[in-house]
Amino acid sequence: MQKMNDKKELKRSNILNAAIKLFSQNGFAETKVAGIAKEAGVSFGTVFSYFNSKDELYETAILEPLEEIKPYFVDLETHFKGEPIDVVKTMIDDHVQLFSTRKELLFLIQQVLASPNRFPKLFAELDDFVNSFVDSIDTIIEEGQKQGHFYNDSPSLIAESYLSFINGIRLTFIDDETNPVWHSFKIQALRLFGPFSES
Amino acid sequence: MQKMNDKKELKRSNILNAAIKLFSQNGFAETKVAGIAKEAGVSFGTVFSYFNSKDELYETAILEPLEEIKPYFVDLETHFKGEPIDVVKTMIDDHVQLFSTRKELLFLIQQVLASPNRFPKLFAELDDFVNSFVDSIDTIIEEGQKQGHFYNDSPSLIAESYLSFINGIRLTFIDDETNPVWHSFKIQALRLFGPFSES
Amino acid sequence: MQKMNDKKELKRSNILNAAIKLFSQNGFAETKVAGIAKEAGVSFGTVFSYFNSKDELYETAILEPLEEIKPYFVDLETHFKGEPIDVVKTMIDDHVQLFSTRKELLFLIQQVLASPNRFPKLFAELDDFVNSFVDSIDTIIEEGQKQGHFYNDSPSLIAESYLSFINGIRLTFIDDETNPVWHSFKIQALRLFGPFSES
Amino acid sequence: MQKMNDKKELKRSNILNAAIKLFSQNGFAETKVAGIAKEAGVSFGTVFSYFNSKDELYETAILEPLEEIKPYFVDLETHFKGEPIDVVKTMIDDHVQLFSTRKELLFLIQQVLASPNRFPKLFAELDDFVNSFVDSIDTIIEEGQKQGHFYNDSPSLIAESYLSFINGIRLTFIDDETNPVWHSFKIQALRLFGPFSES
DNA sequence: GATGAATGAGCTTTCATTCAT
DNA sequence: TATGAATGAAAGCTCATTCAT
Repeated sequence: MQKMNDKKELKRSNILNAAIKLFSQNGFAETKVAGIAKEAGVSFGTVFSYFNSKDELYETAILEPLEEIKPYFVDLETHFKGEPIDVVKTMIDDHVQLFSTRKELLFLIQQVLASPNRFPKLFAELDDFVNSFVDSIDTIIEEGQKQGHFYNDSPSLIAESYLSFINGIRLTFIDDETNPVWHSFKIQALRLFGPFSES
Repeated sequence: MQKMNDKKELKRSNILNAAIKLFSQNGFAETKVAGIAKEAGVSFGTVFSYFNSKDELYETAILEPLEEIKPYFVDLETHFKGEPIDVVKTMIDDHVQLFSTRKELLFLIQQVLASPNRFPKLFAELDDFVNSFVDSIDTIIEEGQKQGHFYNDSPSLIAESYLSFINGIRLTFIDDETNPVWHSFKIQALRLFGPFSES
Repeated sequence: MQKMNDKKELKRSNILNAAIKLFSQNGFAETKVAGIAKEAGVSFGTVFSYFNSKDELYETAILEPLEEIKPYFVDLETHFKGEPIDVVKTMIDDHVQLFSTRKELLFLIQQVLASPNRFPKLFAELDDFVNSFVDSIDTIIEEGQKQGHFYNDSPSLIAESYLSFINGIRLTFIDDETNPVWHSFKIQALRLFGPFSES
Repeated sequence: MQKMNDKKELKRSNILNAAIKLFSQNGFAETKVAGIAKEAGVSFGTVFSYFNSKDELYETAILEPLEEIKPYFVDLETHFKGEPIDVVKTMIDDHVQLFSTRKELLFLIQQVLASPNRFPKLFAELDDFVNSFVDSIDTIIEEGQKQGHFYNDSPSLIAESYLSFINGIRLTFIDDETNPVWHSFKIQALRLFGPFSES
């Protein structure tokens, strides 16, 4: 019985991963359900016995992985401990790591953000996510400012510009995760917080 | 005869603007040719007498406006004069101005970059564009580094991180161009080049 | 221009007639839009440029012809003149004539009445139709009763039993309209109103 | 062993009753096997271990109950005893009783009669049924005519018009069996046989 | 040149039926 | 025997493209 559920879970997971891959490569409309089925190694109809519709599959393909990366973006204080400057450095390390390995998810997120009208529910969810992150990092930045390590501009500006930056690098560089260029960007990310010369 | 051509030009331009608007809002596949015709105030078939196919219309909707913004990204030395630091400041001013007013075009570019396989020709074109920019700004950065105003990292890294950043802010903030937030980002863009505290 | 509209009208009419024929023979679900297109001599997509959906086509295939036969069932006083007994005789003549020539429409009506839940809007429309008829004939029956020609039961009972009867004969006898059996039923219809021996 | 069979019989009966209910409400094509299984409280695949196909289930759902009502329509002499007029009166009583309580079956029969091409085997079976009834009642009518109680028209006409009538009332009035209107129709049914004023 | 009706390939989705457990 | 996940044929519907007017 347990074995049965495992098998089902595996199949569901295969479909979902195929969906993430193809949706991220080709976008929602240009991805055919038949293609996802083929990629997942299941029959056509099987996709619909795990997900009620193509729309639902798309939503799930975004929201489920989003949950996994949430800890790295919200409630930062509980996840990252230490001095503000170290928290930010560790966070950047983790984010770059995340963004270089979960590129597909990030492509999907970008698609949604680029078409707010097409997926309003998803868009709202992602928007919440962004706002939660900005709120969470605000206090850390403020503390860092008091210690004199960070620029004295509005914490929100710094938070948002950081977010824009990591979004942008994922967009601009589609190389695979082993590309060392990803890691060079860490120092640039840090420089949005304060003047850091050493790399 | 001239009047005739003007009229034709106008119609073509209407169609193209409608295409830019709708493609950028809804993506390629979700935009219907019928919708573009309606938005442009022309009949359905007329679209096809100006553009041979939906694909061609999409390409044109991206490549023609791209030509207009090219001067701001390639052959920077001929467009921007002065000390490196001033060149970069002016460039950032112009870019932010551009990115806040031509958001639709930038959404389109982003769509193409997000789906390299779907529009390979367009993707190559945009990739060239990026590379030209990075090449062009490299020398300016090198000069600025000699003068001690910029960070001493690889000029390409700086160039690419700047590009990622402005791409990212457009993606993250969908507010209209009058939103003052756009302008706050200028100082953050500058900080990718060197340590600048004053805003 | 007029010729154009005529042609369009003709095509629409071809589709509608094909729909009436096939829907009445095979029911809603078993009738394929492709079959209607073939029967009408138009391409598949054309059906959808005249009717938005299969459902709408079905509704139209019933409601438009229903309008044509309405005069024979509502506002009977304005349509049939004379003594009650003659009015009823003429009405029966007309109804039998109608029911023998418009059998297809009647099959459709029956399908709807047999599935009240499936086509609630249509069902309501047909129900109205029936009630209008019963109301309209009530006064005629009352007058005939005063003259001693009709049974003295509730006029509604007589009206409804007449309606049931003509519905039933159409259901029971699927022979073509030239079959003389249809006309034999006239006398039986009349006998629901009063005792009439002569045929 | 017997208990086992009882259990099986019960399950089969549950499925069949669910089928009758849903087929009669929604028609053949719009009724899903999954829905029947749910209504019957059995699992999806179980339906197919009792009936080989949806078609077979439909046929059984009609033909088995048809056997139960057959005694009321064929070999009338063995079932109804007495004077023709009393036989007819009793028959009408029984038929109205039957038609008011077995409405679902009658809806099914009507569906088949309305689509002769879709279920040719069933249609033939029901056609036989009708012809048997008409044959059987013919002699009773002839006798009644000799006694001067019935109209002197063709016995077949009278038989068929009676059948049409009871078919029609079931079609026209979908109220539940407790509705007294059903019983008012008895006198109208009788009037198709001869002039009967008293109700 | 402009129009929009006609076309049909291609898509998503449904659901009867099969079959391994 | 009972189950329900897997299958894929078949259907409705969309929409880019064509072409007669």
